[in-house]
Amino acid sequence: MSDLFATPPAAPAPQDGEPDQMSIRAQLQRMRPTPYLEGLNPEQREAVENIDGPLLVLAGAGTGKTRVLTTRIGHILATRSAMPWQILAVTFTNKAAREMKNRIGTLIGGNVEGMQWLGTFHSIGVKILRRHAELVGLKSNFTILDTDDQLRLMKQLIQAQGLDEKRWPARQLNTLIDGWKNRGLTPEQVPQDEAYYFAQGNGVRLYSAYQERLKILNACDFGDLLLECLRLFRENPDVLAEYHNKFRYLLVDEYQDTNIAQYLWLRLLAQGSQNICCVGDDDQSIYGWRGAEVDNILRFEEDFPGAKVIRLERNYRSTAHILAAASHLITFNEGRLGKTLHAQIEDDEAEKVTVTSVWDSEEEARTIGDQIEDLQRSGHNLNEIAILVRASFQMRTFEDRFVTMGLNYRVIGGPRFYERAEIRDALAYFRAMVQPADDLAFERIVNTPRRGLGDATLKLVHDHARSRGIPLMEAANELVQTAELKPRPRNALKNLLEQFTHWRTMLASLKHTELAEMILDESGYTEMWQNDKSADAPGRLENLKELVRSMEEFDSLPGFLEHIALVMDRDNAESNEAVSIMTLHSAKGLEFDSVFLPGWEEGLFPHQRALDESGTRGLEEERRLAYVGITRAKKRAKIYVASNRRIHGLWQNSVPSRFLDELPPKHVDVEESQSTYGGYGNSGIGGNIYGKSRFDSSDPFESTYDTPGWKRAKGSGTKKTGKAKQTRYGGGPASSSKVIDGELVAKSVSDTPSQFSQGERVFHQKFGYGTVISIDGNKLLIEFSTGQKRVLDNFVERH
DNA sequence: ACAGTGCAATTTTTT
DNA sequence: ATTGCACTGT
Repeated sequence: MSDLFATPPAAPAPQDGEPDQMSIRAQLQRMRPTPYLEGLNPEQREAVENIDGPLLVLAGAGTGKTRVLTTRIGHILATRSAMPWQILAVTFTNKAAREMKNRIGTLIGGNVEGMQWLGTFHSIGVKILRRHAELVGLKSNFTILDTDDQLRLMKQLIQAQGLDEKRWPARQLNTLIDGWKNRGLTPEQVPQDEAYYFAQGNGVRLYSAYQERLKILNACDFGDLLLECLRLFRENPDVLAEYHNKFRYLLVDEYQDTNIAQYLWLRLLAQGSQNICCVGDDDQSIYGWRGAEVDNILRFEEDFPGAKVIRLERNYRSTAHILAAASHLITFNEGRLGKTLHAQIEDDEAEKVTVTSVWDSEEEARTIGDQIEDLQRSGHNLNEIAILVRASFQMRTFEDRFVTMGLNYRVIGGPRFYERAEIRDALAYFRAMVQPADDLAFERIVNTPRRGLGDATLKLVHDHARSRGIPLMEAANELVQTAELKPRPRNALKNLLEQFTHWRTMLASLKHTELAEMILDESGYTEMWQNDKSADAPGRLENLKELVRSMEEFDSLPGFLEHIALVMDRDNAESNEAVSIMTLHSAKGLEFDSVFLPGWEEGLFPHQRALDESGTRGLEEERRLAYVGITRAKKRAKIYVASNRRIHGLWQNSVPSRFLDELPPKHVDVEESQSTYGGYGNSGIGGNIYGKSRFDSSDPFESTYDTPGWKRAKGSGTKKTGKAKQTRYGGGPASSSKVIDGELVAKSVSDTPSQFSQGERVFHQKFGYGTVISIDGNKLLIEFSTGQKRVLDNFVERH
């Protein structure tokens, strides 16, 4: 390994095609010996300088993870251990990639264009795949499908198999196949027993059928971008060797989020230099539900023999109270490598973490709104304030309240620009024009706007295409020459095809943005929305304009299409001051002075579904989510519990989250809600029928552990009792009297897929009593008096 | 071909 | 309560 230093890759004489080599060398020359290492703490410095061999950097929240990563790259460059294009640096999101690029730019003073292999897993996957497409049965101009396209394709396949789409939804098949792909499994590799998961043993059959269709369409889905790379490397050792040779250093961000396919991909590539550095935090792994394997990070030392592990535990972000709360909470997780954050910020005035009990979600929004106004009055910037929710339906209450208050807010996340229907329609037009063989694009827009080309006509085109083995557009072209179609649809179709031909002739002569506008206008698509009277039509037209505007940055239509296939996000640099509202998931990686954490109730947080579907594993992931939430706060973390919440239109009274009991009382203040109105006299919903609530006792943290349901839920209650403050939980009778112990908690922690058994008597809100006939995961087939129904198990209860 | 009706589900999200 | 969907009837 050390001979890398003995014989540095000898910056050769400048060659054509190696971008900006001279300028980078010149920049490096100008650098002082190691100014970039100053200001790093010893662990960070070790992580930066230790560039040979496998290294895992366990970087807790706020410990300077990105700084280490970028400085390390800077160091590799400065020591001439590798040239920019010999470094492979992967991230998960485009945002992270962009940020890293910027920071490296600042570090080395400018040009980072030489770093061609800094990007997301997927973008690097595409890059590799396009070079060797023919080796895996694709052409190098293959299209990349998104979820929408995938679903439509799968729906077709399910129909083709004569299966009932209601019973076997495409969505579910997609999840299944996606799961297999995440685990790096091709259809042949899917384990026997799993092959039967979908529609009585059709799972794998559909998977291979799907893959065959993709090949015919010359298309890949996101999973394939990695999976096909794996196949490429395995079947072509020479190709793999080429990349071994190329990549001297590998760096991976957010390693705890990698799935198995990504792990295999990395491992194959790392076999070359062995210089792989993964940075991550097992305590922040919150994407298990979409295939991330915490195990990857937990097993690092076995996977990469001789690996070093460096822990970054000095936190530069939060106050000691906040860190203590988060650290204590996370110790309740068992599957973790273990790390303790130490506060570097000293602040004797620091506020403790607060827990506030409120009556319902509206009081919650009111209280938080008022507190934000207070902060604002005392000079805090709204951009430094965030509300982090578990589920997006919680956002609405806050939006409603903030609109009434006139408080500026912004919702982060939500539907992405490029996923909106109007944008996808427009893109489908462009795709169908650029790639006449793109059947999915053609299908999408053939009758949008309405042209009178319905199912009947489409079926004829399909059949013709199928029998001739040609793309839909071509088949349509042939069909309109014949008399097989009725005059009306025939003309409509002929018109459309002629328009496409017309547009294609303009491709060379017209500027791509003008052509785009022309297509949208001439096709009648713009008109369709102009005539639409619904409230969001103007917004959609605005989006279409925005789309054309964003095309300006690219020099051709195909170039633009390639870009957006991978980069589904858009920079919205909103400059005005506003409170951010987002989910806990989308808050990862961000930080705010003040963080509000509403909805800490059993069933919502931890979410019932996480518990039901993944048991203890699910609970631990929820706990990590709580950890992520708290550690976003620099100065203030404020938690809220509502006694009542409306779920699916029904009012339910709720049990405070078990996570509250896992916070260290020493660092927490329990507060009364500021706005106490709203509680009194409202006993109709869940009056104090159970007598004294456990929150009437003196110490909430202690008392909750005495609840039988609590003990059952947790398995063991091993927390010490003697405690400090005599703080009251819910203060007024309004909030304290509504809590009913038990059931929800007790039943939440089950490791079994379904807690029901065959032949059992159950009750359903709507269908009444019934008997369980069969069980498929969490889906039950039940015989009711009105007939058999398929129901999710959380919709019925034992009887 | 399309509009209106009834039924079922409803965590988290990137590429 | 709301919403998105599949099916039915014109």
